[in-house]
Amino acid sequence: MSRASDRAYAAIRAHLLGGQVKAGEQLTEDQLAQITGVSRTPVREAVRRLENELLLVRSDTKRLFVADWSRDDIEELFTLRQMLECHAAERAAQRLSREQIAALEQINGELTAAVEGPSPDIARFLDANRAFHEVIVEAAESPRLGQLLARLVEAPVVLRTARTYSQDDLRQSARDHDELVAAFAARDPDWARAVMGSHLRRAFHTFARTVRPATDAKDA
Amino acid sequence: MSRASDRAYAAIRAHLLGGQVKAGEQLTEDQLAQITGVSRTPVREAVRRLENELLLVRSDTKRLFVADWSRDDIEELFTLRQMLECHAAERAAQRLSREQIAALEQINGELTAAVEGPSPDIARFLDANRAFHEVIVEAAESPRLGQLLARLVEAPVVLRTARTYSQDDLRQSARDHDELVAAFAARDPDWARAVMGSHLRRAFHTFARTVRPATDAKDA
DNA sequence: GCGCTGGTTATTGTATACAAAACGCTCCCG
DNA sequence: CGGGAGCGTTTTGTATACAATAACCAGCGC
Repeated sequence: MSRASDRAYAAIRAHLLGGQVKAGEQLTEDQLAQITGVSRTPVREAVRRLENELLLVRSDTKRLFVADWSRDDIEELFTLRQMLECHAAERAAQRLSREQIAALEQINGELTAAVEGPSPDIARFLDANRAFHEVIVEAAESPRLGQLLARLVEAPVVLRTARTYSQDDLRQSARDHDELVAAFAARDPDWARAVMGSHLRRAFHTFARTVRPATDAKDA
Repeated sequence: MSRASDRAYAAIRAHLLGGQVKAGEQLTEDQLAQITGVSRTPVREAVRRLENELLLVRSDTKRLFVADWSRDDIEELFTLRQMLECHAAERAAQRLSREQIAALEQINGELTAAVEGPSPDIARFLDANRAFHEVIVEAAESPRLGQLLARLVEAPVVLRTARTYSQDDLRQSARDHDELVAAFAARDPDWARAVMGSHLRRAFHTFARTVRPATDAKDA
């Protein structure tokens, strides 16, 4: 894409993920233009993208805010994601090439390596996890499905910063992926769908555990 | 929303729906600025929205084109829509107020009236149909679900211009809606989901019948 | 004739200045 | 003391000029 608006997008996203701003906080285009070092025009483009990905929201009068996710919001998000990603898994089971299945195995090897050992490497885990799911969506051969999912997957990323990951959760995640690969290798769409469903539903509960129960005040 | 970019959005959309442009045709921002009577800045905002709604697409090098839908694309679209809207129907069945159910009955009365008689009023049918589905999505109380669906529903609207509607199809649609209302009144989520599923799947076949089978040349 | 290379034009991307709208504050009136 | 109108300030929206990039075309060498 265009140079400046891309840099703006990446910079703002990093800024949000870096935890330098609170959920619900107001942002202004000028502010972001200063941070990113480009003019307001490309900033506006970037902001549009981030609104689409649900990382930023606008008030009724067009003021810009950092998205603030309640537990209910997160449940909604995971429910939708589950619906779409189960469908993706089902289609992928019928379409994945041998090479893609091998790639999934390799990625999950990486993921497993990241979570084993005394101190799990969270960043490496998240990268591998993302790559794994991306291969599946890719193999589902449904471009619009990919687009819809992209929006839903991006959103909760902001919350990850503050999250704590138990090693049990991480290992269970790796096992889920193993079983998914097995389902794919067996070319069993129903199996793949079922595993993906429980995988994401558990992920929701793991995720929600560290989030305040309702739409409370916004101080962390 | 903002004045100029809204007008631009509406004008461009009307221009697309008016059938004054061919699918696959290239558009330029200057062109659209002239048509809409505003400068390129709000045009770009409007174009972004229309890209999101899948009515416009960009080439790899940022050239702008009118979306061109193959039969496979349409099938994908309806499949996704079915998945999401069945979910909406299920949730709506558990949440619709008496007033909302009454509203659905009223809207479908309107719809039925539009399709009965010697010459069906297609525009009136489409309006009522849209209103009907909107009430359901609204009642599902899942804002993100609404957003995702909005994108999918808009897309094939462009193709409607050239479509021919048989009275049988229209009447069947009205009957589906009747049954949906019955399922809602009975507060039966499974029933609602099932009816919505067959309703949309049939709609796909009705729709696809008039569309070229694959990604062929683009002349109508 | 074919393909490459140069320049020319068309199209999109960015910066900036200005306009419109929303916010918040103060001051006035009841 | 409370509420609301008015006004200055902040923030977003729009127009326009210019920059960068991609498509087009012609001419040249092979």
